[in-house]
Amino acid sequence: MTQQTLIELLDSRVSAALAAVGCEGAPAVVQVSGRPEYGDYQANGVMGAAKARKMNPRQLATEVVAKLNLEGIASKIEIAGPGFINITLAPAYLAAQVQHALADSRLGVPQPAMQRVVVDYSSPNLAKEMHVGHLRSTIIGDALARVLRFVGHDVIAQNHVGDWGTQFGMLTAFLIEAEQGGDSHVALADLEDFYRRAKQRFDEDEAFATRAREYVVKLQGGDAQVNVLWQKFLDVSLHHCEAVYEKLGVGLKREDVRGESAYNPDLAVVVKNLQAQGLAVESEGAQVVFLDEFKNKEGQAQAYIVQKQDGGYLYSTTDLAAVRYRVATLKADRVLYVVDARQSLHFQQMFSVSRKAGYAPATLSLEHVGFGVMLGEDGKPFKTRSGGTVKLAELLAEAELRAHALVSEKNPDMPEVERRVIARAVGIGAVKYADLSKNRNSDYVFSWDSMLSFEGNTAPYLQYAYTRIASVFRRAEGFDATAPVVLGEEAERQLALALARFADALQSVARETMPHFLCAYLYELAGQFMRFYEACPVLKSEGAVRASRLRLCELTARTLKTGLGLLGIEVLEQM
RNA sequence: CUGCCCGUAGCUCAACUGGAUAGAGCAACGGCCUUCUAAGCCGUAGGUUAGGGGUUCGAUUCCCUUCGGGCAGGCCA
Repeated sequence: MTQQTLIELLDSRVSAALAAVGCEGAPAVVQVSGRPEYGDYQANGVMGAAKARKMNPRQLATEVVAKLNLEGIASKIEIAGPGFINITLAPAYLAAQVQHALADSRLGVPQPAMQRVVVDYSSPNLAKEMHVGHLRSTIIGDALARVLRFVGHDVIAQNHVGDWGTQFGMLTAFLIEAEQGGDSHVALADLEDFYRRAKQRFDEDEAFATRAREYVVKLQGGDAQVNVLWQKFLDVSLHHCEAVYEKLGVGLKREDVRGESAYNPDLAVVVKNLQAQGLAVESEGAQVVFLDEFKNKEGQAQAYIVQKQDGGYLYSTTDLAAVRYRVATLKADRVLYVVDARQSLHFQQMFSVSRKAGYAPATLSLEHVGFGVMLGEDGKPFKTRSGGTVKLAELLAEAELRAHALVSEKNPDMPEVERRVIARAVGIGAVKYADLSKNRNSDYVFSWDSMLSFEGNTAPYLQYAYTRIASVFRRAEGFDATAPVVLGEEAERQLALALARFADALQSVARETMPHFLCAYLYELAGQFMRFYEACPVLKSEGAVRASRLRLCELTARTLKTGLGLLGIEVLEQM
């Protein structure tokens, strides 16, 4: 039935009307109205079209409206101000949309042309334990992957873990000592501590440092014994990551891991290829690609180093090899790099080289999905009281602890088992939602109090809205699950309208890679539901009205559950 | 020096290819529970969108400039 989202539908109709009055190609500019008196949607394109053709905008708007076919869709079309077209949707149309969504497992979300999208996210350094610096990439990337997948794209998650580099020589050298001492299992239990002790040995013991350097060479040379140790270390580290993913409700699996080391065989090939194309040249002993579009301090073309003086490769080379893999093997149409905004320049340069070298065809979209840093409530980078990095596992444990205290306060009589389940969903949900609900471009202030205040635009508010509906259905007993939806009250119409906007919210998230659009949508939906809930008794109403309201409740619940699920946040039947 | 990001209510944040009177939450104040979970709803108050120019029917949004904050810029990632 619906192959377009609401905005797409209105846009195409207004565009057709514009074309019918001689304004082919003029953008309709349909968007949600800013205020209730301007209807549900407004088309702003007439003013621009009139200007371009030196016409009177009001006059043109009148002509467009005369040709505008919204039969069965709109109940009111008005011209206002200098040439706005305000559209109010018909209750019967919205009711039909609700019924259509209810009948569809995908809630009526239309499928766009499918793309294969590679989402590169989380990508922790396996030498150390995951810390708060990995949180944003992990949950933003996971949310984007889920949304893109739901919308209908073929998503390939890539966990570009740091599993290569000189530090692994030190770690494997230390591991062999631990194995000889028979306490490797214990030593590896705390990766952070393991790293610290290895580093200490490295700094204090010259013989160990020398051995560590030899191990790097052995590792790179494919030495079997060192390789086994290295693999063992990676396995332990990945298990730790997986425990964090499990706790976070992040869908990354072992098969999504494709670390830096996976590209080793292609690094020399990439450099040779860049040289052959005349892109890479020697400079100060290193192999570099000069990029005119980026200037260095002297105003000269900036050098993008692909091979060091000593012959070693860098992440720049690895990333180029990864582009080749993602194009040639994964057949990607679009690649998203969910990485710290501080690496913005690196990605611009890397994308530029990829294009010039022909690794990235013009049809491939390469996007750096950057994000700001996490700040403490003092506005400074988020650290422990003593100034250390905060382990992700510890942060999540604290979230559950704090949520548990709040749940216990609200529900002292609830069994402990249930309180734990709720604390987990609420605590983890609060941490994730607090992050996802903000524009990822800016730094954000991490505040336990505001994310767990359970008021406003927070995960608990949305989870609570869901439990209210769950409660209604627990008490509903008999009702007609196929009853028609009838929108009598304004609160019902507003709720239906909010429900009908779900597809547009998802499309904008998929297009702009902005998870906070979905959060804003869900908050709006939950707010509309709360208003409906206050204004329109469900169980105490009767007959067709009761049945219709239950259907609205059902779709609201499913939309909240699906939407929160796409953010990686669980819902609860009770809280 | 150059480039990128940011600056919106006391605080945390929105504002969808430039749209109408810049919106929420917290904090403050005032209402609403013998009726489906009050972790809720309704209302009041709070703004020179850092400052100044420009583009136009219209600018938080685009351009220039100043100030302030963050980050990046040849062998870490």
